[in-house]
Amino acid sequence: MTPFERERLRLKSEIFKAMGHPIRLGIIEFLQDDEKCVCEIVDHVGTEISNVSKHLSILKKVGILADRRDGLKIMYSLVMPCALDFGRCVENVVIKRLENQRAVMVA
Amino acid sequence: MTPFERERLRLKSEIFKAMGHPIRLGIIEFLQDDEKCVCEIVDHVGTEISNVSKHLSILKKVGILADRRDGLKIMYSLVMPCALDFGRCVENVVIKRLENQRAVMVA
DNA sequence: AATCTATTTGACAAAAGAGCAAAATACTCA
DNA sequence: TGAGTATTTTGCTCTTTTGTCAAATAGATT
Repeated sequence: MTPFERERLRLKSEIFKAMGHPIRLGIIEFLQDDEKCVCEIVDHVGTEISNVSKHLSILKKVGILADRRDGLKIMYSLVMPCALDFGRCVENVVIKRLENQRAVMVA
Repeated sequence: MTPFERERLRLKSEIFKAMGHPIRLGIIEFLQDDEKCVCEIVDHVGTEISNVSKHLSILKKVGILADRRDGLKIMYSLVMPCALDFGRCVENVVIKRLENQRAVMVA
């Protein structure tokens, strides 16, 4: 494996890693249609502001989100929409599993 | 957010988390066309066998890979091909960044 | 300029993840 | 059955990530 290959994999994996947390994934989905301010995001995911802020900065650093100021608020938006595409792909797998889990619980 | 939602996000993020490591991403790409034994994978990624084995088990646990025995060897294969699809989506972003990096280095 | 609001940053403790080497398994095949 | 091979598991250490609280910042508004 060449150093270029290695670097390519590293960069790519950073993006997946950023998506590899339930709160961050929730944020990405929440932003799928339009931008939201931090306060709205906090309400949606239901955890400490400072925690949300850190998750936002992780997503911003890898280029999944971008932010801009609007008056007193900072608005975040999705700038890597393909994050949603592959989200959907995984979705089917996950839904199937959840159904199985439910089936087991009911049985 | 409902508990079902939470669980859905958790499961989904597990899959991304599993892909969020350069070695594991390298393994997924290496398996894109056909199954390989652990020894071949070790040669390809270039790290300790025991380390590769752990990465393989992580990928297997979330359902990205499956394994089967063939004589003395254990063969691993990709059973979540959409992992490659969203890999490709991220690819463009990453390649662009690498080009920029290179441009900066040359400049 | 002072104040107020929204957000980010820092410091910390706890938990999770990574890599290595040695020991243990799970098989196959003679 | 017994030796041999391929792989997994374990124990360990080191590093990274996470969440929380308090303190700091950025900029808007008065």
